Formats: sequence, C-alpha cells, structure tokens
Amino acid sequence: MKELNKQQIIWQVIASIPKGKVCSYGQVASLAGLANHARYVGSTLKKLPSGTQLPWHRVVNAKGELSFPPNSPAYQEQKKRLETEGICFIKEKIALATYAWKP
DNA sequence: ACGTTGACCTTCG
DNA sequence: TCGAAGGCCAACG
Repeated sequence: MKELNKQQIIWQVIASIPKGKVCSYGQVASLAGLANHARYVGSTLKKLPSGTQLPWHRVVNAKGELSFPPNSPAYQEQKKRLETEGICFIKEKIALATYAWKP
C-alpha cells in the first residue's frame, strides 16, 4: 500500500496499544518511526477529529501522568477512561507496570 | 515561503 | 532529589 501519512502511522501505533496498558509519547513516536518526535505525536492527537475512536487516552507523557492540567475536564475524563480500562492510578499517576513497551 | 507553536523528552545544575 | 533549560520535527497562520 502507499505510504501512510504521519497521522495515519501514529493512529496505527496508538491503536496497537493493548487494553489495560498505556504508552508514552516518546514510545509511540519511536514505534511510529519518529524517534525524537514525541511533540509531534501530541500535536497530531490534538488535531484528531472528534469522531476518532483512537484510544488517545492510553497515551501519556514520560512522567506517567496525563498531559492536561489537573483542573482540565479532559484530564479527569481521560483518567476516568483509564480506570475503566483497568489502569492503576497512583497519586494521580500511572503505575509503571501499566506501560506497554511492546505493541 | 518563513516564523511560531506544540497533549514532549533528555540532560545539566 | 528536585528544578530549569534546550532541542528534535512537523503543521498552522
């Protein structure tokens, strides 16, 4: 098939994340072929369509926390979704064992 | 076509 | 151990 766009690749990588697991932007970027382009991953996800079914909530920063401010509705919503997925939250942060280093 | 921004990561102090 | 600064690429205005 033709070369997928950067966004498409990122979508595939995020979609490859197993349920109950999360992945950091750097890891997603690496799997997407963008080794040091974690920023681009976030920017791309932000521009995602509202109807996207991508588990973008499984993508977190290297600090093991969500990239949104704690007072942001998206933060609470994402956290709630992760809990539903079975993610273990520790002090507003995600357990290291919850990271899916493998697609 | 250029400049600025960005849901970040890594390293130095 | 914690805090701050720099740097990578791509897309938007």
